[in-house]
Amino acid sequence: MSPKKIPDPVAKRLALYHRCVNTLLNQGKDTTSSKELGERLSLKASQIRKDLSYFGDFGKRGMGYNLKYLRESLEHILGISKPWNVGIVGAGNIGTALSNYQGLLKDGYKVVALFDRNPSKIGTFVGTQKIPIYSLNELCDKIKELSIEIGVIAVPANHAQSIADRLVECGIKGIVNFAPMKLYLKNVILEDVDISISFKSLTFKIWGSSHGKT
Amino acid sequence: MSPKKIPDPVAKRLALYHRCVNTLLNQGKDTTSSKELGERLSLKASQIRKDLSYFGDFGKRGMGYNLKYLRESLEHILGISKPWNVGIVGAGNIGTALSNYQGLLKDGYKVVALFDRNPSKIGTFVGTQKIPIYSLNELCDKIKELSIEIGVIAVPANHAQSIADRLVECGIKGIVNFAPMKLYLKNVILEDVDISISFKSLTFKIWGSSHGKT
DNA sequence: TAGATTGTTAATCGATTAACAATC
DNA sequence: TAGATTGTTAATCGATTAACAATC
Repeated sequence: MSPKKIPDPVAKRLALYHRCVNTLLNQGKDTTSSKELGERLSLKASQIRKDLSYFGDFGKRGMGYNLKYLRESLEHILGISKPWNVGIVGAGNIGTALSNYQGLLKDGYKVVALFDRNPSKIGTFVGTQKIPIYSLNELCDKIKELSIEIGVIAVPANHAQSIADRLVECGIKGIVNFAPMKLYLKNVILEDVDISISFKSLTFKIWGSSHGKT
Repeated sequence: MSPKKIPDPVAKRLALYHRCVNTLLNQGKDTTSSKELGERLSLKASQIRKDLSYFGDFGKRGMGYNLKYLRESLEHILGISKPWNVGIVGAGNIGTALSNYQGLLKDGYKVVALFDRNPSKIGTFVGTQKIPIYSLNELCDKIKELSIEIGVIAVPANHAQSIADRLVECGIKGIVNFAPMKLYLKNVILEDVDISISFKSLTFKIWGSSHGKT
């Protein structure tokens, strides 16, 4: 559907720009430049201009970018000019931590349901928002009833694929996968948050910086 | 120190190979090939061979790779042939969830301490491992005493930079940052786990697939 | 031997960066 | 106007992939 294919690194950077623009606005500023954004994010100014130019002309030559307009534009591009309802599968450590995470709510991601297979958890509520925990049997019903568009997988690795399949069957639009497991899926957008990969990548670099081959 | 600079994507993929090799071993297999690994990970076989060739010759022509030897080799490369002690700063939702996370322990990352500034939490213990929560004042002392080499930042964004600075002062070797905040650091390896960026990247793609410019 | 699969080089591809005319 | 900074093109850079000789 998209006219040009946007490279994945661009998508990630757009989210960084959005955060940075918010910070600058909170500091009371009105405008910024690709130079300033680049310095704050350790990126080249030309990269920021190029990334933005995929989507339109948001700046004024000689003047830079109006921050409020840039924020609004980025929110349209990132799809967060509307709120998104989120359902989390797995009410364990990670699932419950996420359902209390303020960072998501701030950007308009609203966790409206958790799902778990443990009968002792079903029917209880999590966190200050009192988010209900439902049975996995209710997955499709609640996804439809509560207009859940994003599913979060926070179950053990060995259950992740079957849960993902069920989410897709229920018509979910996107999945954020926290399970340390590669998922094979069609007709859905997938984003992995892989904590154990991040730790291994970290120790790889620590190791390499002190144990270089001779 | 390293003889060749290893591209960052290679580091991430090495961790994926390690996980995949473990899965194959658990299935009772003895050998694999770059073809099989590629199919399982949706990567080209030649990329896997190229990645591994940065570090040595682990296979046999015509035969493929011995899984046990490949796992051992990958663990040496990734630095997880030894255990790592981890300290988590911030005993909130994310910090406590991480300290209970089995996925890390399995790879030899052992959370030995949490740090928090909330006096009512200090002196208490978290999870089945009974991990102690210390005062932030004890940060450097405990890092040395407990041989903590990896610090995890699980505090609000506005405190992340100062905590990171203190971790570096205490001589930490690597930092995994969960705060939604760009950190400016020297003399330390940094890895970001940015949950809110992942969500925004997801909705960007959902949005783009249904709202392509006309 | 014939078939399979590696390690490695060379070709391709895509992303980043520099440069600059346009223009506020 | 002169200075600043954009949007965009062209050049550069680096990563991925294909191809293939080596060899089990």
